[in-house]
Amino acid sequence: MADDAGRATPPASVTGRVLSILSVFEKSLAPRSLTEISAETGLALSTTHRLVGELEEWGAVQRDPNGRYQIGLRLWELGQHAGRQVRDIARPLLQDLYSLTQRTVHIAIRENGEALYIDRVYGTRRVPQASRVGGRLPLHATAVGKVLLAFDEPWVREAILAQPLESRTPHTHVDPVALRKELELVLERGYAVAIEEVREGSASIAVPIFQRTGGIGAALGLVDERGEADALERHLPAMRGIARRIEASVGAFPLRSLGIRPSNARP
Amino acid sequence: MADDAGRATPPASVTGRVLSILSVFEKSLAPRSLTEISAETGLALSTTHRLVGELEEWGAVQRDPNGRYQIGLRLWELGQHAGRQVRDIARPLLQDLYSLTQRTVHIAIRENGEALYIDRVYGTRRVPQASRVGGRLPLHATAVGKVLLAFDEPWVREAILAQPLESRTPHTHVDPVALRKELELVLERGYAVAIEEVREGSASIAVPIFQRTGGIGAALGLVDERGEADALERHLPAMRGIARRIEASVGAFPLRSLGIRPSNARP
DNA sequence: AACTAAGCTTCCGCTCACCGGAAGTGCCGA
DNA sequence: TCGGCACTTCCGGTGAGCGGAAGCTTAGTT
Repeated sequence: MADDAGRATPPASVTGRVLSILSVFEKSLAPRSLTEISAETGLALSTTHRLVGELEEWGAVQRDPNGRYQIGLRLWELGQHAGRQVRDIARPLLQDLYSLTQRTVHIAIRENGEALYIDRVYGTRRVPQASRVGGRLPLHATAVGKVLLAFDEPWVREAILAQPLESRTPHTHVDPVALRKELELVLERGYAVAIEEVREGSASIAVPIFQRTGGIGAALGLVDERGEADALERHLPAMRGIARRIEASVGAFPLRSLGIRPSNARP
Repeated sequence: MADDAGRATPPASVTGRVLSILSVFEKSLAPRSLTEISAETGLALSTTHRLVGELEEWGAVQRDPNGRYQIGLRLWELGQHAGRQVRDIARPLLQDLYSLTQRTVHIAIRENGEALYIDRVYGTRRVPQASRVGGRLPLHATAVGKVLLAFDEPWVREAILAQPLESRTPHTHVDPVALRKELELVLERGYAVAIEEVREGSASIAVPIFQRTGGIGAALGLVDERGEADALERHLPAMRGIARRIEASVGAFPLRSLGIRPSNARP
């Protein structure tokens, strides 16, 4: 199911082996030694050495002063291309929402049963943070996740609710029946709230961003401290205004496939 | 010298071929058809088909509704790991600078003779923009670039000045002698200015960010319209304050190798 | 509706790039 | 000085990968 359980089964194809090396760095951002990479992928040391060497030469990975490997800058640059259109459009609007509210704001999409955070604007004010750009969190434990679930098609919602729901804090809602009811309320009210459900001390609220083609595309969220949880709703008008503007700017192309250009747009 | 000139010379190793496919998307963010990828890499169509297929299955590339390929979300996620520490530290401080000045701010490092923009904060105010996150611009034509050159070691500066200097607008400074003099002034004053040198209508100013280990690590820049060029200097105190705070937060580890952790920090 | 063409997908046998065991190198700490 | 660990280099056997060619699918044309 997972790519590799962290041991054994080195992929048969060279491409697969190369990708399995990159996958090592998905698990944690800690730099790895050659031996560690070799162990985690199950590849022979000499093979690892050669492949990693090629990756380094290209710039996909780079070495720190101790000779350990980490994802390289070139890969970061390349990755910026993915979903660039959407982020370029959304960013200044997130910025406006931040300026208005002085609260951390973020935008997330659903990706395979998890909420994927595609951008985030925040200042130096210390608020317990759970999300990070490029990171994932459970759909059922975040405000953005609940919005993404509530407004998606029923079979998606049911598929998620059918799985065991991970409990991140004592406050995480893990009962499928109660959660289904909560999602109905989200659908009715047009927003979701999560209070300390992924991280102690942190509360958040989210509203949907719809696609022109219909259906939900993303969710716009705002984070505050637990103490401010009761006052989260006062930000709703601003959030909805920004969500509408993002919808208008994003226009026709699908958020869910993130910035991939639509049909060969006739010039 | 260059990776491939866009034709011929398919790399001998499979790894190289895979990377040359990814390189295709560095040239422009436009989605490509299989045939285009095949042509640009010089790989046989059937080979391209197989390799791209594996890349797609893993999530390194993805297809849009027309079947064209583009960099995939998984690579974007992975790329977020590179330099994450530095961006996580700098971001809220850039945000503060933006809040203070209401001007686009960005941070760049030198990477092989170009300025690489590693982060950027901006609102909806329409200012002609040249830089983008993950993008590169010539060192000699930007304020951040001039700072990066002026404060780097002399041999670096001379190496850049020895090359032919590209003219991006009629205002770009391309005379090496005059530029050397300008850089001396930058070193003396502690900041650099560029007015419409990469993009008409846009002016910018930048200050250095030093590393604890000594030497310049990055440059902090601020963008405004040409009309405001004379008033750029008034932002200097705020910029210098933020630069100092970034230096303090970044601490000991090298900016130039971007967020790679220092020695196996003894716990 | 029949025809054309361009782009994509699948197939398969030959061959050369890749694999990995083993030997070599360099660095540390004892 | 020595042993141990991590990395690097070497090299011959072999199976993964290559690419020509044949089929398939879609869109455009008469």
